[in-house]
Amino acid sequence: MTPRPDVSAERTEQIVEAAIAVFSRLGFHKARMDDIAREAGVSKGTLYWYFESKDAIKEALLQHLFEQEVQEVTTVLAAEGSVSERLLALTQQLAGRLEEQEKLIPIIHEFYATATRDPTVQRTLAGYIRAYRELLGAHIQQGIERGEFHLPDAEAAATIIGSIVEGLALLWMIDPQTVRWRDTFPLAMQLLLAGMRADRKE
Amino acid sequence: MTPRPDVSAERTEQIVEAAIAVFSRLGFHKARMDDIAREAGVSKGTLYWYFESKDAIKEALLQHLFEQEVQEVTTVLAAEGSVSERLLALTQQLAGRLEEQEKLIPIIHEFYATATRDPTVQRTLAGYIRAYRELLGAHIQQGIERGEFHLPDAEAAATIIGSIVEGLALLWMIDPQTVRWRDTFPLAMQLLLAGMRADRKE
DNA sequence: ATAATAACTGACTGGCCAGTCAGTTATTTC
DNA sequence: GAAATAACTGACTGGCCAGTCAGTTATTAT
Repeated sequence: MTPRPDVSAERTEQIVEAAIAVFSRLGFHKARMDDIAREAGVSKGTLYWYFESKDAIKEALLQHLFEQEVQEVTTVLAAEGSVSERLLALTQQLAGRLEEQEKLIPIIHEFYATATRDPTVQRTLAGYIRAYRELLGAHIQQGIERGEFHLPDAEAAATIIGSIVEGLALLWMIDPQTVRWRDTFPLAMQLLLAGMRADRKE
Repeated sequence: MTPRPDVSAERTEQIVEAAIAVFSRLGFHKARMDDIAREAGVSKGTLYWYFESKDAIKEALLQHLFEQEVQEVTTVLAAEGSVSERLLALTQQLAGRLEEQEKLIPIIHEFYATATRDPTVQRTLAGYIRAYRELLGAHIQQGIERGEFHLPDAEAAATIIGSIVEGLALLWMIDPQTVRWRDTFPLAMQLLLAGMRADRKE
């Protein structure tokens, strides 16, 4: 039936990877479809065979970026030990990933900047934030029930951890010269965990 | 000499304010010079009388955004009381401002997303980060010397506080529905301060 | 071989908009 | 009121580029 072997999965992947390289180099606006085509080693027409539009490529890219994210975090948090230990392990894992994903961070922040104006992007990103918070929140809740933490609200604490991760990545993106997240991130988690153990409010 | 009274200060201000409104509504890319002109109640030609280009308006806007920032923070931190108390007061102040600056946040994040590619923006933003960190760091250092905190690195702690502020604002921008920064932000500062008091490392 | 067609190509087009500039207006000075 | 000119206007243009489409190629089935 098919006059050629089905390469759509590979092509799609190939185009998204090319888009990552080009968007990372030039940003969404300056990146032309021809740039992505050249980077992917195909013609512009081929891009439009697999994707409706430039925006459609961006959407696929957004999915691609967060695809494994929650899964990986779930794995790390499923380990043995106290909740504190698992959260510190998460810190290590995130710190390691930040480095290897250096090129993705500017792209991710272009999506963040877009969220207020693009409902699709907004929904997708909000979905990840919520999934992340629930996941972390469940573990912290366990820590509260075990008497490891003393906190009024597990999900608020989860949001705080997420804020530190995102906030540090942001500051580092803007000023990589002086923001030393490799030291700062573990320190942040240590201080926060100490506070979560010590807190007697409520 | 001047055949008309000098209105350049007012006009410049007026144009920057219009640019804030338009950029906030449409984002940098969709916002046309004609939109800004209409919003400011002048013609497009007038924009180019006062500014070289669209980018020049963006630069002026960036300055405008952070103009009072460091000054206000300095004032709050100059108050009486323990360092913890002053930092909690800062939390209050920032929380209040976040609300009134709701429209500015997406613009600020467009600048953040730009920083990696635009050296001018990068330098400006990095400058503010550094000023902020030094300011906060000096106070935290004072707290360490007074025995109020037990910390290896005052500036790292300052970076952490900055991360929480920026990270929470980011999460809230993306998902205002579920991120309740009004509760979360004070909790974050309480936990962090508790950790800074308790920590015995080094 | 031939038919059928999925996959692919790249020159072209239409819309958009930053920036220009020849012309106009308002105000001051003498 | 005339000269001088800063301030302002808005129709126009040139470059850019997302998206199109008529044509080409590769592969399979018969």
